[in-house]
Amino acid sequence: MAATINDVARVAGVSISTVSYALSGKRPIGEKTRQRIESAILELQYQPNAGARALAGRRTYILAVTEPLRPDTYTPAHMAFVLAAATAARAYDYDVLLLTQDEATGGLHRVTSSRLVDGVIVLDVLAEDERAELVRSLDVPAALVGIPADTDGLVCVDLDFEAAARLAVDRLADGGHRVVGLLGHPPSVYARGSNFPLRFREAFVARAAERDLEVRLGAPERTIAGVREAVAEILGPDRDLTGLVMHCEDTIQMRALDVLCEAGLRVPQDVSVISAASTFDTSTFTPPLDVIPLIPAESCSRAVELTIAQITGTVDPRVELIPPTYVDRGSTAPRRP
Amino acid sequence: MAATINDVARVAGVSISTVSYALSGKRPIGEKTRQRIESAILELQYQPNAGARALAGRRTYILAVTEPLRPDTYTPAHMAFVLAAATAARAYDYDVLLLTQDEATGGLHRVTSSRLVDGVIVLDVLAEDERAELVRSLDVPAALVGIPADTDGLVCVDLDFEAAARLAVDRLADGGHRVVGLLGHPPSVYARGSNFPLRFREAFVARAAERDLEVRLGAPERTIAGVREAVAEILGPDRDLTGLVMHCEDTIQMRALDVLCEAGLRVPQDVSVISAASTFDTSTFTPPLDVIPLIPAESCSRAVELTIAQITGTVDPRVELIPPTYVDRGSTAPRRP
DNA sequence: TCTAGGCGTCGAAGCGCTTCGACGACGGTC
DNA sequence: GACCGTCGTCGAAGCGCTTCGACGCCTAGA
Repeated sequence: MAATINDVARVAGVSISTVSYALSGKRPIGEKTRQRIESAILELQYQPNAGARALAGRRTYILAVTEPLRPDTYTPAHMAFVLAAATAARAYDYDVLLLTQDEATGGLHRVTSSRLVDGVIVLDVLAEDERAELVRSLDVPAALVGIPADTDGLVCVDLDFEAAARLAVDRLADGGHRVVGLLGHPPSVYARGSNFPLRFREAFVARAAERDLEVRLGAPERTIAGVREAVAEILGPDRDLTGLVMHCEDTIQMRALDVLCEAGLRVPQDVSVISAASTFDTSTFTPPLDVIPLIPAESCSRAVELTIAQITGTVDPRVELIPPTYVDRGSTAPRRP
Repeated sequence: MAATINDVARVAGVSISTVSYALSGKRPIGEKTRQRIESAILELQYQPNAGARALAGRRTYILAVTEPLRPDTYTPAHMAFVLAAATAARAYDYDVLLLTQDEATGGLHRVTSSRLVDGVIVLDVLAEDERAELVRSLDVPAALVGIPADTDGLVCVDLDFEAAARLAVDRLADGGHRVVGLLGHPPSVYARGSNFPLRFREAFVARAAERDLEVRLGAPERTIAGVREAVAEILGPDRDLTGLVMHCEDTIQMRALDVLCEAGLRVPQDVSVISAASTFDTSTFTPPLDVIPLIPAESCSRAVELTIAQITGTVDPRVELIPPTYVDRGSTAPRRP
């Protein structure tokens, strides 16, 4: 059997409560006593029993992470968020319970009302997401990574996709480009009401209008054929497009570069290319791409932080947008006259 | 506050233990009593407190899943296993705690000795894997998905990669092919001692020798250039290779098909191609590929099953190999004379 | 008719921890 | 020198659940 706090107390020659206070630091402990307790813990390899701790302390030190990997979600990107959340949680001594697909709502209900978890991190939020509703009605400490249509009463964190889109457009506009394209996600992603692709696209179009640019939008299927078609369309019959922003999965981006290459267009001499809101490493692409990175660790650690803050106190509902940054890798150039 | 078993007992007009037995089914309960209890539960929206249950019942109904997404692991495939494990666990009313990277061993120790989890699923096992050691010494209910070098005392489940390799070789040999290639993983994967790629490759070479075939091995980098180079090398200066087995990630496989295509080689007329031990869908490739699938749900649900069997009783250490199957999609043909 | 023995229920004893109140021993204050 | 506050420690009361033993009751077998 594993050692209990009782064993520790006996070996150290103190009472149970003293051990508990030594562990939690909630009351001062004498130096000698503390040392005896510490060596008893080491000797016995004591680890507090999680169940007992949860029962008595009303804290499980577990966070639920819900990520409903939907039929056409792109796994690597989404998993990056799950991992980032797990890592961030561990930094606060929290563990992470993974809630998937079918369990996204039912499971949320179950784990919160059975007090299995202290809080919830909601990933991959749709504009209309039942989990947002649920979290609101459950009134459980939670943070959403992503922005639902109705953020009332919720704590949300996300990259500022609108600002990212503007940043990309401005970069091209400042370089003198007049015709710019956005190579986006597959059509099904937009159809689903997935949140950030829409936000990005709208802001892109709006800023391009402000800057007086001509805009071409593409939503390619993932296949090489799909990408070829979308890129051809964006380039236009006269190939007058000189600025391309890609806000899509890495496979599509890589294929798009292949397509540009086979069309004899050089980056950045003929076309300036920017990879936007990407979770992957664009420095290994051929050529390496300028990128406005979407860093899972950033939003997830903030989400974890805010959730734990709710557990230990009170946090006002809010939407926190993380400002985008621009990484220059030489894939953009001023438009040639 | 959430309702407790006490409230249920009061509302139903029975004792606490009766409610508990009604819930667990461990003792017979009268029909009328059961109904009163059930409606009390519904009325109060009662959910047993997880902590109390864990403390009293010595079961948390949580399984740890460790997946140390290493620098160069290929996320989608690995996540498929995590998800499969989570889904399988839920089928047995177990939840899943995600242990990642840095926490793979330390975390395992922590969650088992604090009794946070009832058992452990170990994913992505290396030939020499400290987690295998740990599980052995911790003596905790566990199942490994993958086969470490030393399986002594462990419960392991995996696809029979050796048989899969033989199946692929035999298919080509039976079709009259004399020169066959294996397009494998990037070199770093083999270098790391990752388990199944090595097992597959060795069995492939051995079977090819038995069938008197000439073998060419490739371990391409993921880039299009890397794939191009590896494929060219495998094809040989005379392009006399007619059978190709691919045991690698989907991007590499797709790129290899692109490369064959641009080299003017048709599948299956010029080259027969088999995708081996693949977790992804090869039916959407151009052309669709024959595949010996590696089905995460299969091995994971068996692993979960075996772990839970250990929790509730005893299971003899064992290595269970799942026999491979062959799915014909028309990407192989007899060798043309 | 008497007695096993199964059924249905209850009370009580924990499970291992946190936390509140209490209490003696000090040191500082007026 | 009496008083107060702080420090360091202890005992005990739970937290909400499972499970063991006990105890009527009813049926079946002898």
